[in-house]
Amino acid sequence: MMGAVAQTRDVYYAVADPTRRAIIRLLADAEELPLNRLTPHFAMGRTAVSKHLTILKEAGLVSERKVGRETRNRLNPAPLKELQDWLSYYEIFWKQNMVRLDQLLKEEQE
Amino acid sequence: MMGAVAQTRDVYYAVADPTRRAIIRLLADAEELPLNRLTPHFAMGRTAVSKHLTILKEAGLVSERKVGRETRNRLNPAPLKELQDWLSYYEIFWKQNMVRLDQLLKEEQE
DNA sequence: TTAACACGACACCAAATGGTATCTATTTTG
DNA sequence: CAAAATAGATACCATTTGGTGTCGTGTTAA
Repeated sequence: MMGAVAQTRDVYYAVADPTRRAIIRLLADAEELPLNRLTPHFAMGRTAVSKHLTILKEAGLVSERKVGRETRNRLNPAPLKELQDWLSYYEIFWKQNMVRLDQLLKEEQE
Repeated sequence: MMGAVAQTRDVYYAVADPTRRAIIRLLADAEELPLNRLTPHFAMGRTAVSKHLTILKEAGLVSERKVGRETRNRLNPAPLKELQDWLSYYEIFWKQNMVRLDQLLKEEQE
């Protein structure tokens, strides 16, 4: 059984913290990591990292699997799609904006 | 001149709050809005909305322009690109993940 | 079987967050 | 000019956040 949690937490909130983004990145690159292999990457104690992991689990971004005495954590990137969808609404906007910026730069050179 | 601010604030943080996301949406759809036209959309006082606007400005997501006694606010979606870039790293993952999830479901049925 | 390890669960704390009400400055309107 | 509108600034408050240390429980290794 995989330790999936009910998605209690907002994905936007989960991703807002730089430590949590770093955890996401580490898990993306390492496939599966227990807490005690994550902790050394940060300037904080085991408990703090564990709390961040819990928040990521509540957002559905991390699932856990117990192997012996360790709990291996794995990234589940699916909830990030919500972010992607939200962004897609504004994607068109900033492309427009890039054109506008381009024009401004050209005008300045004249 | 446009009231752009130094981008003191994290874009991830700015976007984490639902009220601020709603403001972004309203500005995207209305081009330009003063505080007293934004406020009625929310179940909170003018001061609270004003504070959220300040945070959005600090993140570079909103620029202001004074017209008479009102300050008109405009969306600047450019900083959202940082979010988009961050996400792009995981975009591939969740497409892969759909396949992996499929495999997991098959393994469980055995 | 006992010692060390991994980690969740608490209790605790300072600082940040998200809201309020109030005061002040500026600009418009009657 | 006086009064109303718009909004920034500030003081204040409850709650949340992000960290700490400690304890208890299950798991592996000597």
